[in-house]
Amino acid sequence: MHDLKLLRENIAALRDGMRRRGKLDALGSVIDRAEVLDRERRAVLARIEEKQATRNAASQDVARRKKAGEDAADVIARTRALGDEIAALQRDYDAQFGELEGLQYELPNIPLADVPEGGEESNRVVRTWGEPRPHDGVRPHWEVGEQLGILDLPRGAKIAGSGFIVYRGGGARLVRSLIAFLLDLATREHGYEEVWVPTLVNRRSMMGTGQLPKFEDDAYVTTDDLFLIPTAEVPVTNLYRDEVLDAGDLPKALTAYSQCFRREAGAHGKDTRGLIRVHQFDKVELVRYAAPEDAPAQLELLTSHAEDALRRLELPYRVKVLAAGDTGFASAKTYDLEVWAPGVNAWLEVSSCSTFTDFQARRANIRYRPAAGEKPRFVHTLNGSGLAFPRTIIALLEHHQRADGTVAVPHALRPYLGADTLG
RNA sequence: GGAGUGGUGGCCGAGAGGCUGAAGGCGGCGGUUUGCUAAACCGUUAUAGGGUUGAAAAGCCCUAUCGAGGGUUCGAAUCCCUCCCACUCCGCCA
Repeated sequence: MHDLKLLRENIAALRDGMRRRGKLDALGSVIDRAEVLDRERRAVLARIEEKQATRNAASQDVARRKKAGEDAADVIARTRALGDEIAALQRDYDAQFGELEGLQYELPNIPLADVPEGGEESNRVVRTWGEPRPHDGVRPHWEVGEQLGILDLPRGAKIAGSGFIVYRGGGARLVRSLIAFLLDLATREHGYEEVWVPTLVNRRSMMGTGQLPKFEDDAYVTTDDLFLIPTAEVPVTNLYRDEVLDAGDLPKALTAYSQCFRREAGAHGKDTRGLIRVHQFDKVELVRYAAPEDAPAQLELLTSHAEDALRRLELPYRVKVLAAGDTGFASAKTYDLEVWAPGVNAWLEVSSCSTFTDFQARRANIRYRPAAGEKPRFVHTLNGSGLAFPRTIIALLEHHQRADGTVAVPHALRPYLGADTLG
């Protein structure tokens, strides 16, 4: 959500941000309408407040007269009429403000200046690590997974549906090992505080991080109007909703393991085989809160933490900076980490590291006080996966695959798994 | 699920239709005193929005906010309704 002042003071920056996303055609009219609504609404507000001031003065007059034993019937009659006028104006105001608020939720964040313009085709690889293994002879993960008895996709489909995984034996243990390994890495070596959060959150939390109102169809909802989280970003970022942090609390670094749920409505048929795209998956999430001036450096740091996880798993990857048009709705800048999966012959996104500037913080009302006595400012929020499991497991099963179909376990994971080979 | 009690500023806590944006205390900030520290004393200290003066820093005026939303009233922290949250007891259940 943007500051309404942007409409008055720097509408050009807003417009330019939408242009760089390639969305000006679609959203230019939204900006124009919002600007008009904001202006009109302030005019109505001025009239309301003026009448309220008059009413307040009159009410005090009533009090004074009654105390003095005088009659106040005429003032009361006048003030009653005033109350009706205020109520009518208030209805106008509410309608205008409601529409304006709806428009605000339509507008995505403004990309940072160093984000390339254009769509997906303008994404840029900024660095690569490791040697991508050739596709030749490497079998896809669903084949080795089934052969080794660690993946049972048919039974997952039977008990829940397509896109729900059953891991078993060494596969189940691999998931548990990854949870422990990634949380240990984040807490012991990268300085994150580990948190354990609810998997169901309320509507307000989903609004806070930007999943709602625009993307309600992507989420699973319960009959109690609770949402299955699509990522631990939602509960963890909302942890400090409506709070004011001390400057000394920043930067704040939190990590959480959670299961994640996504309906992936409309995504069927495209790159969905095996574990590539599923409805329920595991993820260790990294979340940071930063002072605005520190946020760009914090994004680099956060990204390096996710990269470190891949390096220790000995998985080749590349880092892409997303072009404006491919950057997520609430993000101002995103690095995608893509791991190489030779069996399916593709780079797979395993982590998306983003800075949201104050876009989420404004929605969720998360502030900090720069110094004692100063006014609170919105923090900048950041997050990234460290890492998302199914695709990490794909890469592990494919990149570390041996000719006999067994899989070598990366050194860092061996103590957790208690084995150096799967199969 | 049933019965009850409660939710007030950064924190604690008074207030029970008008003089209450809110006593008092703690904490914070500024100052006085003090060889330093402590203590004492004085002052100050909520958030958001709108308007206005100003180059700006900031000032001034107004409005709203006492868990959230509605209602009653000329006027609501205070009365009524709904919801949320916390606590106590009962019931149920891993």
